[in-house]
Amino acid sequence: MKDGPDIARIASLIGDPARANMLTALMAGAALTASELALEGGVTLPTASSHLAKLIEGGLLTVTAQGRHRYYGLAGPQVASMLEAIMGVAAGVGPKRARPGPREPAMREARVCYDHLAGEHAVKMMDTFLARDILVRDGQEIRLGPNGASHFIAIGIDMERLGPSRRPVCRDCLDWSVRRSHLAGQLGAAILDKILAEKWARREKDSRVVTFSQKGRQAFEKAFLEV
Amino acid sequence: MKDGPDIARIASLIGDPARANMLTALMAGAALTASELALEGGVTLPTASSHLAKLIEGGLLTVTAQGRHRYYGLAGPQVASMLEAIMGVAAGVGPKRARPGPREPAMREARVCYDHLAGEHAVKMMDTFLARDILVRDGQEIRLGPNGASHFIAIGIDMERLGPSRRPVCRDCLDWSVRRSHLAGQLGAAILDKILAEKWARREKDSRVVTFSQKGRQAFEKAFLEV
DNA sequence: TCAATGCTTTGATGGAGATCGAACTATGAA
DNA sequence: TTCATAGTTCGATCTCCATCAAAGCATTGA
Repeated sequence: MKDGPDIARIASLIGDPARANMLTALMAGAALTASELALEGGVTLPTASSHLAKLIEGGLLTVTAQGRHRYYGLAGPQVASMLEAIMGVAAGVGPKRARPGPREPAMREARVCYDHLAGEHAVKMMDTFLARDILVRDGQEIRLGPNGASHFIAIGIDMERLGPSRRPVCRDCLDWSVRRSHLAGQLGAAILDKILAEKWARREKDSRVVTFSQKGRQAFEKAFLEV
Repeated sequence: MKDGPDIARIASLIGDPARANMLTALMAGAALTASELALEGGVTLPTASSHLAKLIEGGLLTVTAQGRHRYYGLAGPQVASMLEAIMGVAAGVGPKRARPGPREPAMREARVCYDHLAGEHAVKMMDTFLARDILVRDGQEIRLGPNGASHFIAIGIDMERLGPSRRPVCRDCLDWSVRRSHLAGQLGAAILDKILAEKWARREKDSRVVTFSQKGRQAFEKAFLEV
């Protein structure tokens, strides 16, 4: 007994429906205010405030105060990865494969995961990068391959801005819908930025779903899948 | 709201201390009886029985009845991976990096994770395999590399027995202590079997810790790290 | 200084669920 | 059959914690 880390502590934090909904909302990547999260969690402000305090105490969330607003966000990519892993199990062993839910198909195809792209498109992209040695695995780490940097520059990713930071440039994240890895980290975030900036796709309002336009999808495939 | 899988449901299952201890105990790989799990969880038999019923209902555990014994085990490698992921976050953001605990250093070095080896040694081994193209990544999947099969046969792993099964031969699992991947799947299990069969290392009683002997460690390094 | 907005704290309430003793069922052994 | 062991079910208790209304701070703007 008492082996390893205190898993019950953090699991019970996620185990409350209101908190789980808040965390799920934050998977969309944007930091949200307490009022917004109260709405997501389906509780009143005082209740939400109490939940948020616990999530911070538990190390799952961080706050940044800006004037009279306080923005809450996931404490880091590690937390996001863990949440996706739990989603994977929940989706797999769920209560008899219940109704897939209206938005689920779209979510499987493309969605925002914290700050990068997830879903089938993202997994295919990751596969391509690895197959072409644009990215290479080094244990759990992922690094730029031999011709990686030049490739991303050619596509129009500003590699200069992925400067020195504690956050790794590349990182993988387990996809709950497809159960395969997709690209996270600074580069993953930059690619999502690019896709949205070029208007190849747009984010659905109040959702993590990402919808590609006809032309946008072609441009995306040309840039990232047909290398 | 109500996006994606029901994460709160399964997180709350893990969130109870008694259940969390049971699950952690099952990470050692062996299926245990209800009485043994009651002991692990620190509760009486009736309480444990109720917990176990919930864990099965939730899809995290499976039972196999044998005479008057009922053996409980993790529902699959997916569940084991998820638990390790949670441990990762719990270890990282834990309450002020509390006392590391007596057994923790040994756990970091080498331990059993469900049915394969985890810890620093396992991570180094995985790195070597990938660096030498004995194993190769293909997205989230891991496959045998060009000279992979022959290499394992030379070492003495019976590749024939890793026959057709729904379970993948190779799989990666995120290590909570080192936060890097190690090898799971049928091959990971076979390698652990080999290590124990050759008596290069032995399992500590009532623990997940794996201790290498002086000579065993050399043999292990020769076989798996100096390829 | 006053009012308005955003959020936290306090206190009271209620409900869910963890717990155990005791009774019950099932398997195996004598 | 009878006893013993393994496990589940039932019922009662009790504790924890999620919840919200109301009051308290803090920041912004007039």
